[in-house]
Amino acid sequence: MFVNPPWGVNVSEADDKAPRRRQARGERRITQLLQAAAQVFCTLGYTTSSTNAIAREAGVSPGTLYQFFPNKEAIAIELSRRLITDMEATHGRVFSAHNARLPLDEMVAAVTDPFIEFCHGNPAFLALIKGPDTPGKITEDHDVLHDSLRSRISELLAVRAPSLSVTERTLISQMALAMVTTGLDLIAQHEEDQRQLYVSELQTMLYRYLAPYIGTEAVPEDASAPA
Amino acid sequence: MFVNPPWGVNVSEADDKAPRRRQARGERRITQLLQAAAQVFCTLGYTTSSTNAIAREAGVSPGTLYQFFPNKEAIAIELSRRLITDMEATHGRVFSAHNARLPLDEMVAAVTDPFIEFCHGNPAFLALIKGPDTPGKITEDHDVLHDSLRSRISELLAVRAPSLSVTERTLISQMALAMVTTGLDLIAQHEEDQRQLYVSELQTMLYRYLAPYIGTEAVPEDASAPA
Amino acid sequence: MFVNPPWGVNVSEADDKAPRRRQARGERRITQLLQAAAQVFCTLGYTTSSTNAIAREAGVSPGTLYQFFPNKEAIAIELSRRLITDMEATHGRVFSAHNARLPLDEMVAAVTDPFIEFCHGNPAFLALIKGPDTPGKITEDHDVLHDSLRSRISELLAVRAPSLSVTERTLISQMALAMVTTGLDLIAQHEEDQRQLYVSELQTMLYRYLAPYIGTEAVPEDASAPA
Amino acid sequence: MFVNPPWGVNVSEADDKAPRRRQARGERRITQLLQAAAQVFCTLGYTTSSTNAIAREAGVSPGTLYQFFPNKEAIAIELSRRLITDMEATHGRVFSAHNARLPLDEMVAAVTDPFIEFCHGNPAFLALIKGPDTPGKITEDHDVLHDSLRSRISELLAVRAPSLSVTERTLISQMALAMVTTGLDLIAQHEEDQRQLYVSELQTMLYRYLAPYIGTEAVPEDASAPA
DNA sequence: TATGAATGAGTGTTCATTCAT
DNA sequence: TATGAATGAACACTCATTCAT
Repeated sequence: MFVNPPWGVNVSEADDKAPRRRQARGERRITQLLQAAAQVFCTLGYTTSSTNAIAREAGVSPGTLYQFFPNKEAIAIELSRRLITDMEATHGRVFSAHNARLPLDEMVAAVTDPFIEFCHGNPAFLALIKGPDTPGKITEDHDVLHDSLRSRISELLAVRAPSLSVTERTLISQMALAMVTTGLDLIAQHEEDQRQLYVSELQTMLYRYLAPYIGTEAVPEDASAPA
Repeated sequence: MFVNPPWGVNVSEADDKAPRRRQARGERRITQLLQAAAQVFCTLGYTTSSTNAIAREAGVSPGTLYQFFPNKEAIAIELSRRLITDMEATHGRVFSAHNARLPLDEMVAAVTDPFIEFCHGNPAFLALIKGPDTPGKITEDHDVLHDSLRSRISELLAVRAPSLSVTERTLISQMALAMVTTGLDLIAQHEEDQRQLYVSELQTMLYRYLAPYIGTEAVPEDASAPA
Repeated sequence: MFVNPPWGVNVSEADDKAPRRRQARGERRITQLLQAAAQVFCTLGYTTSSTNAIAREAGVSPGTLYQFFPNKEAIAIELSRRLITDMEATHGRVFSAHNARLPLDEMVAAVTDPFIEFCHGNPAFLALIKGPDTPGKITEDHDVLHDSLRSRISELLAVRAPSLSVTERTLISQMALAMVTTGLDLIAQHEEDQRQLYVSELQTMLYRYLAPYIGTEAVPEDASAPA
Repeated sequence: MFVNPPWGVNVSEADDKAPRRRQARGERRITQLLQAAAQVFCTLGYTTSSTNAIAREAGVSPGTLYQFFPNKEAIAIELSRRLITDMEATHGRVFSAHNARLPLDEMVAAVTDPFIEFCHGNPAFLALIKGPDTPGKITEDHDVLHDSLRSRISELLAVRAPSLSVTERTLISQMALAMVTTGLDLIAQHEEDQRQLYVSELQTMLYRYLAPYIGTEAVPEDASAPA
């Protein structure tokens, strides 16, 4: 899962316990740091968060942080990866072929509901999707999260509407993801009582936008095998 | 021209010139500083921009900047105000009742086209609409811009579909503005050749979202006074 | 009264009105600036006060301030001078020979009471006697005020106890003035209800300190003309 | 030695040395910074002293200073604490019950002599007792020093004159401390040859002020246990 | 592995003072 | 006279990062 884990990847089962314990400790530290980072990111925003603040939040010295991550961005990247993993683990395969074949309104709900719920429980997710406010400088961490989600949406479209070209799917999925991201922000900005209103509106928006592209009806499994 | 000059009461016409020229210099400095700020904001993003960087860009000492603006936010606010004014001046009353009555596709184009064009020419506009990435801390400058645009959209809706309640209009205009904002971001992120694709897609999205709310047909002036 | 009044000193009666009016205007400006300075000094303390703040308080531009005073210290000096003048004008010749001949307790009261009262009405006075907290750098303004008061006290002692040498009088008056200054500070720091307590204590202190030096009895005018 | 190290639980004795050495370095830096602060405070006065100047004097970057002290006041507070400790360590229990029972002239000397001597060796002490010249804004650091000394004087009075009420002791000790403070200032302002003159005069003043309150005779240990 | 001290350029902001108008 | 724009060094304080231990 790690890009360049500094303490070796191919540790065989035969190795003695010490390294494994060391590795386990490292793993714990990383988790601890990422949790702290999530907390700080969603409180302060990405740009405003400082590595020192993250270390402090984690109850760890700055030096320790830099033993696991080369810089702030690396933290964001790894956090993004884990958040995606968590989301899928928590909510099953949200972007499943099964969901792709539901009637459009159900499909939209099936995808957005767990997504929104997850964001509610992991506010750092939103901070990361939005990324830094620095234009142009689209950072890698933002890309990881963004591309991962966009390609999943694109696959969903592919399942449901195989006739769409890759180019079309890219465009549509990009727009759809942008809508969702923006919608999440709007939802998060409002109080609990207003929130459901924005959730519905976001789903309405998605429905209307997608309907002409991918139809509103459920799609049978053997849709490609006509009579 | 002075607001309330506490000193000097009997200012003759002759004495008037010097102050006016002095004030003119200040006015020029303000413009210059705002241009520099626009440049810096759209290069670095709002959060990352520093007052010193703005002063440097303007070729002026930090102290000079603070003679005209009490802090960074004040710069953003004034810049926002001027950008809105400029946009309307440049493109006529974009959010006009006339536009509100056009067929929906034309209305969407009539509003978004100049808007997009303006953003292209004033990239700082986008940086300001997006605001800082600090969550919660919605700053006044962002609000000025955001509210100003949102209420204009709301009025557009009111003209076209008087039956909508204020609450509905608020919700719809909020969503629509969010979509436009996001769309602009997407457009800006792509190269010239891809850009038109995203422009069209943004307009499609708006059209589909709004159609069920405000109809696709042109609305005659005397719509409310039927036979 | 001014050290170097920039607009000429020897304006004869024969001169036409314009200069005199100009002079009067300058006088008004100076008064206005000094009032502002007093306000700012006693709110912020001498060190913390800024010339810009004084100009702002006076409703005048910084440039104007510098037309009348070359720097912050000059303001303090002139303010000191005027405050001494005001005090004496308000309370008659406090340090009078008559007072010097009263019984000691009455003399102490006769001198300190108006002094305390004056400080109460002109809190800047205290700020100026205390001077900046910069050690060593005893500034001229502080000296003006300090020396003026100290020499008056010394004269008082001379009248009452002609046998004291100049050296003795200098030492004693220095100590006495220091006590008074400190006492005033203490008085000012306490609320109205506690204040009288400290006033009495200050007077007690002075009485006990001075009694062995200058006696407690009233001194007749012809004290030097023995039987 | 660590207060609550959240990281690392099983720190063996062997692991202990490194941190202790590290901490020792920090301790040394703190001392160094406080020495620099003392130097700067007594040269420039509290208000005028800047954290950057202190860091510079200590030959250290500003960042380093802020790793040990959150702001200027914290430096002053810690310096005050250490100066009090030093004084007592150097001169034994100056404010001891033993001293309180000496004949008044000896008591005054026993207390003021080491005090004056200490101030001579640590001129920052004076700068800190005087505090900033900003009125009202009595800062904590000043209070620490002031209260510490005043309560010690008050205890001295309590031992010598148990019949005095707390209120009386508060008033008297406040006045006495003020006198001493002012006296120290006066002493410091004069050259070596004049200095003894002012020392004597300060002691005289204290003697005369206190005599009626606490008597001039020595007070036997068993004063409260009559025959 | 983990520490925490160290850095130094950077932040937003203020100030006494000057000067063209 | 009076203005207010202009300065630039200074301020208190922060930050991502490095490094000896």
